[in-house]
Amino acid sequence: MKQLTARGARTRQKLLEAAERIFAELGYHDASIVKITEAAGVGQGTFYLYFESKKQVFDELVLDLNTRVRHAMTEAADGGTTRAERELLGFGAFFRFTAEHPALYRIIRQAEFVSPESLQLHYERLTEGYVTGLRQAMDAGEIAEGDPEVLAWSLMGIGELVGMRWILWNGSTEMPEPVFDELARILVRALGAKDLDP
Amino acid sequence: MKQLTARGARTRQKLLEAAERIFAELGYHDASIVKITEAAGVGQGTFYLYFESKKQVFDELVLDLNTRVRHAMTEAADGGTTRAERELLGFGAFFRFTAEHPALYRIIRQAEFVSPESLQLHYERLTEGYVTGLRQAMDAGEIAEGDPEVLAWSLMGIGELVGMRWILWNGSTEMPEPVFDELARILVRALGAKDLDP
DNA sequence: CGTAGACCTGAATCGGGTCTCAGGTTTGAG
DNA sequence: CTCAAACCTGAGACCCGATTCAGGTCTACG
Repeated sequence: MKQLTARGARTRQKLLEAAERIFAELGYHDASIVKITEAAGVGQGTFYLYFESKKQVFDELVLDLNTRVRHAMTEAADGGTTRAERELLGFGAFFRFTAEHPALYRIIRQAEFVSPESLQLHYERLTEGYVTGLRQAMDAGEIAEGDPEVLAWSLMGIGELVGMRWILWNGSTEMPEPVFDELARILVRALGAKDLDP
Repeated sequence: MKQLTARGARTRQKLLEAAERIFAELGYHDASIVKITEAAGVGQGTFYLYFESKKQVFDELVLDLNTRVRHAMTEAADGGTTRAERELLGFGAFFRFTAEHPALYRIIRQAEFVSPESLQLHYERLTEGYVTGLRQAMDAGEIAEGDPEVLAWSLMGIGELVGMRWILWNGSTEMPEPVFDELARILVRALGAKDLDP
């Protein structure tokens, strides 16, 4: 792959977006190159000008979604003052992202077999963000002391299943308020935080 | 499919076990009928005497694993006195089951696309068990009041990701003690329980 | 020991997948 | 306007999968 002109970059982007749509809709295996290129409105052969293989475009998608969801979460979290509030804002952003990009879940689940490295990378990058914030809050005495890594994975687990249950399965665009409120209470307790507000 | 003789039942069982092994190892799509029948030591055609399709044997496996893991969890939980202790014992059983049957995770993850109904059934059956126990404990004032369903899904999420991180990824046969201890603390807090012991 | 019914077999059918390649089209720098 | 580089195309080459079926083997019971 050489230097891309504006046209080339546009075509590549069209393919990437089509791949996200098709993978999310049909899953990795039923998502054929033919279907992806059709959805992108280009010929079959064009795919291989920009990607080495079906797996490579998949890996790139995982990385892309990972970056985007983390960005959305940290950006939202920045608006909070206490750690608990920041975590809750992060959850809110995660749920919104899930609603807008169900591809995140659907692609990640597939990654278990399609690309275990990508799966691992995704989760590890997500925890990294958590761990530093949690450790600081522990040192500051804001939340309960303990191993921040275990706590981080626990929080991710909560987000993952609650998001699956009330966003993905409901096909809903937002988390029902009573569920989110209950989640806030559970979160504050799990963190061992005094309260949401300082 | 008619009445099975002892021979037939044996062959069917061999196929089911081979399918569990192969699905867990290769994933649904790379697990061909040829590979499953080879692993079971029977001819290709034999498969279709006992199962209608590849998907049907997959669904049966999900159901089977679900029954077994829930049985292991409730049995272990029965040994506890407080709700928190019971939940923790349930987690322990879940991790042991995961270590012995990695197929559980690997097959469930695949189910997202292979058989969404089965995926949903699996998670819903797991929560059912949680919810009744949690509601009772809430009424008894043993744990914090709230919507038991949100709490149940949160707990499942914690188990799922912590199990993935420290059992599956480590290829370990048991949860490291420091991690389990930390998990116990998080759990007690999340439940809003007084303590592990009465 | 004969035989009905259960059990087993693997080649063949049919469908569909990834990736390559020889040749055509578009673009933009000079 | 010219033309080399970049871009695009879709028909195969090649491979592999689920499922069926016509015909063979086993076994329990009368």
